[in-house]
Amino acid sequence: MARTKTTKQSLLAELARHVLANGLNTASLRPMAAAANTSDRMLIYHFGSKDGLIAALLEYLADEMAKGLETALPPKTFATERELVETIVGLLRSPDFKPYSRIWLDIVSAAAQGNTSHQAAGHAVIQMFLDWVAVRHPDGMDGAPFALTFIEGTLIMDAVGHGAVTESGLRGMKS
Amino acid sequence: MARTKTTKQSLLAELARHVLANGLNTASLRPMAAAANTSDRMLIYHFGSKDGLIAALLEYLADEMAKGLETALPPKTFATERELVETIVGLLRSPDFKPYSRIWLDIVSAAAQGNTSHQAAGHAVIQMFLDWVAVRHPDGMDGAPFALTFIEGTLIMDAVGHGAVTESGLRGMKS
DNA sequence: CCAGACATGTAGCGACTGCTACAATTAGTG
DNA sequence: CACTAATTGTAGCAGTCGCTACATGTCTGG
Repeated sequence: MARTKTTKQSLLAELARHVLANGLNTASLRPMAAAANTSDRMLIYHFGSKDGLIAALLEYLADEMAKGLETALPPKTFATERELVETIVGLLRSPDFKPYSRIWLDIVSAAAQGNTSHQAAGHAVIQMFLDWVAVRHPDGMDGAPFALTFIEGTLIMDAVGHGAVTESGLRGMKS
Repeated sequence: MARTKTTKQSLLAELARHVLANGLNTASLRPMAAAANTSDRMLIYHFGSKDGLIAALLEYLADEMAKGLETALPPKTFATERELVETIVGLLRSPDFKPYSRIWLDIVSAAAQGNTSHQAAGHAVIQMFLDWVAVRHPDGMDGAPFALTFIEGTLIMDAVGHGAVTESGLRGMKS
């Protein structure tokens, strides 16, 4: 019963679906394997170890989110910073991207605890996001760090049920 | 060999030390018990369940951090928002508060995954922090939501090794 | 056509998880 | 002093964790 040609790529797609729905930090091999119609045995076979799997998954997820962002908001310069930030915050709250926001916080929390592969993945994501914001920001790369830092803050506010603080904060932004 | 009068409060102090050093989401009963010179058996006895323990611990940690913030930065109105934010960011990066920042991200990540007791605790922390910022902000409660959202964003940046983005973002703030 | 690489299933190991049953010891109360 | 309630130790249960040994299947290159 061999040679079903289950590639790592096709596995990663289903694994990604699973962690986007169920979280990354609490994910374990057997449930992931079930979600991808395999066994823990095969996940280890393909990725070497759970750490290897997670690393591959982080890369895959970062790619997917980058592609999603690019198509969801085509690169055009916004008139004001406030308008841009409002748009991005709305986008990250949409059903398509909220799962990414949730596991992004998983990555950040693991990174803060010293997990180096999560640190590396998180670093790369912010770098990508920074460039993505810059080409849409009226002040380009001069304005992107400020805007992105604020946007990341809104993710935390939303997570603990303080979305209203985000709105109020936006009102205080220069426009 | 009973009646050593180990109160919940004295236990919480040592448990807090342990999670501040080792993380909250990955904490399990036996290591915590060892750190507090007891047994998992006794932790369950005192707190009913692990969930009960975590809930008590969240409350304790929030209290400790609130007290720490109050004494570290006495309430005086800052001249500019930028100066205030710079001071707070520096404070949260100091050795005293960095452990709190780390487990704060643990709380946020668990809250984002739907854990209701972490959501409640996180909500309360932001509420407290918001008031704390307001009495130091030149614009009071009008400026606090914006400032705090940005500050939370810097925690994420720092966690993934993008502290420089924070600095750059601060430079873009009105002062 | 067949040797070997690739792929997969079955079974299980040792460590750890939260939690509990049971017994023992102690302290306060009448 | 006896009795009851609070506190603690010992031992272990059932479940999950990441991972591995071993056997067996299937496809492919010489």
